[in-house]
Amino acid sequence: MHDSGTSSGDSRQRVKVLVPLPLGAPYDYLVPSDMAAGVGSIVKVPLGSREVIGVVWDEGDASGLPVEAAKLKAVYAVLPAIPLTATLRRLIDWVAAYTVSPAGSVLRMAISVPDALASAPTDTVFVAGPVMPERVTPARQRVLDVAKDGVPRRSTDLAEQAAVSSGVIKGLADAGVLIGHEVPAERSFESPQPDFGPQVLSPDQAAAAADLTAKVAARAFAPVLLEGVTGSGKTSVYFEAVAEALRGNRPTLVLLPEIALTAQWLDRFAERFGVMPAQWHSDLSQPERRRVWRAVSEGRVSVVVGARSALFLPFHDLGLIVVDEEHDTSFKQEEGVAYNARDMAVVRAQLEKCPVVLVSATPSLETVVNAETNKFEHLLLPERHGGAELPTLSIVDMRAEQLPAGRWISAVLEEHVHQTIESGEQVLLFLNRRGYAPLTLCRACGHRFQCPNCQAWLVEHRHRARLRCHHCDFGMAVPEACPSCEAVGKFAACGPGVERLAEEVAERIPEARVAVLASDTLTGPARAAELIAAIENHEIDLLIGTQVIAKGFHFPLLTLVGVIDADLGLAGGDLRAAEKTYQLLSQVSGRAGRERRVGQVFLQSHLPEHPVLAALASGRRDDFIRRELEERRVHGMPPFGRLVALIVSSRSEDAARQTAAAFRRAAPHYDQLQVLGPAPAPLSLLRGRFRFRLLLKAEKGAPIQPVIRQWLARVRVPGTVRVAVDIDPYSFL
DNA sequence: AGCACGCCGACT
DNA sequence: GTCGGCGTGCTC
Repeated sequence: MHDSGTSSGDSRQRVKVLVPLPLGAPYDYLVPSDMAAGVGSIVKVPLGSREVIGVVWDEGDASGLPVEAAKLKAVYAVLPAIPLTATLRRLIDWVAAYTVSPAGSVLRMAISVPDALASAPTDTVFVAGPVMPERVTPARQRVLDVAKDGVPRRSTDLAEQAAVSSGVIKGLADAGVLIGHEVPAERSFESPQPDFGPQVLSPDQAAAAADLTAKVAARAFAPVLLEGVTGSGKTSVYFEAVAEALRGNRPTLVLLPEIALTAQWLDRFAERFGVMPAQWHSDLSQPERRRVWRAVSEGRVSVVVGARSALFLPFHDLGLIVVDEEHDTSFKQEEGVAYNARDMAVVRAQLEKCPVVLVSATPSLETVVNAETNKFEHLLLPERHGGAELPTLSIVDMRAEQLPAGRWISAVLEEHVHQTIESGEQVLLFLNRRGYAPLTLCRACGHRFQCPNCQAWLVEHRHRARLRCHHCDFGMAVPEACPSCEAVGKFAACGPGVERLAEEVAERIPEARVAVLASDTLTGPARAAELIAAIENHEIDLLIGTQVIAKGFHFPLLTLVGVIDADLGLAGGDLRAAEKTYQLLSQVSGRAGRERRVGQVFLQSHLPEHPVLAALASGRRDDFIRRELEERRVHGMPPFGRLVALIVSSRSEDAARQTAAAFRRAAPHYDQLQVLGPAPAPLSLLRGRFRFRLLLKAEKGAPIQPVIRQWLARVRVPGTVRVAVDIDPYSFL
């Protein structure tokens, strides 16, 4: 070959390869002349002493000094996978630049399925060979009976048909009785049918749907806010846009919060389109992830519904993005690359040149402002579909209730609970606190159980007799005696959690059949589906739940909602406390009385005059939004100003404090921005790390990323200290 | 993120 | 005397 020599005139092509590691820029590699490694190709390259997967990013050396030729290594192989599109690569670059994160870290989120790239997946199928087993047990005999027809079967199918465990199959295979063959495995995804189950739309819905379908057909970037109260039929409206994308043969991405709990959403999808969509979320098994990822990359999936990480799936020619419950804070990732999938979905739509629909009954203030300034088109569904009325809402002033210790259900709420159950309807009691009690203390000496790794109390979970930290995975058995004074039987539970509320319900409302729904009792989609079915079949009268039940569920018999502590989210110095509480309570209230029954909501509060509660009670959401926006405007807070949080953390409190102080000294000085802090972060000890926080506040248009990058470069950070940048921080915890 | 290189405690 | 702890730094 003409360039096979090792002279300095090596003509092998040089390419940039981005590897999924926290490296800011792609590395240069040589491409052997007999290898075709086009831009976007997924390649295997040497890195240090190991071998990693990377993506060919760009051909030229755009910037900086070229790496000396002697350092270059050669690409090992191009993997048999579809190259990443230019659009996805630009999205990754964009997110990296915006979040001030290494591009490689963002790439990692996009190709978090190494197996999908390494090789085409195969199944092992088994047939009976000529050898007979030495011992023929009844189980083995059943397997041989099934296998004697010579049809190759997968291990799981064989085990199921022979009614044996997979261990029996493995034993027979190991003994050489069953012979395995590798065959390509690609269970394909069924295609949703755009005209499978058309729905009757109200005139308002039809108008909004027509607007959206026109945008999908136009194949251009178009950001839309679809707003409507719970029950107004937003899902049916955007399903029409999905149908249009299907007709145009372009895939749709639907982002939902808390995907594991959307059984009802999936059912609605199946009713409308005939089949289930592909799903993407953190609970997927590795093989399932691989299957979805490959199918998306090969264009064999037309609708994916997923949690925020689905944003980085390798779609080609995306036709539509929907972000349902766009205000939901679970779209914001805090760990690692801190990004908001809702905002990045708009960026992706812009790059893909497709519409993006943000859907909510209580849009975030950011989105409200974007709609008002015509950055987003605003589609409003004014009423509940099918003539259902909004629930009536009353505030119970708990200051006047004088409840005895250990009780949280007011007399008026209890009275309505009895009546509702009596009349064959269902009740939801909402309390956004998992476990039995948020604080346990010793009445003898005052000892409080605290997490050793976090600045937080341990929460008692009585059904498992454990104390657990809700911020890290620490847990301990509830001890017999107080660890401090050794008194026995002196523990006192302070405050209510859902488990404790269930106790009160059992005592006060003994006629109710009760289910507790919290993220730790809904262990997996199967358990969730089971509970939902029980509720739908009216095997349950009273639900006790945390915020996991606030969203998306629809139970026709549910007519009464009681919010046990409406003030819970309002304490603390969180910028968005009022907004988040309003959204949560209004979502929860929306669970009451859909279809023909009028719902009733009781909000128990010690702060009934608080603007959030006043707005909820009066139903004047606009007043609340005006007031909240004005507040934010005056203080230059989002969405009118920008915030960046710098979290400096270390196992050594001193090291963290000193580094934070160094950042303060090196803080940028510009007119349009100010630096606040450092202060101990609200969780000053989290997972064994001491945390200090600095906040940078800037004017809306300020180019903060270069400022942050320069700031980071000015401070020498010891290896034991980590600095995390959070652009547009959401949680202040 | 790995993995290698480099300085201080309990063992064949 | 060594094996090995993980702190620090580099990977085209």
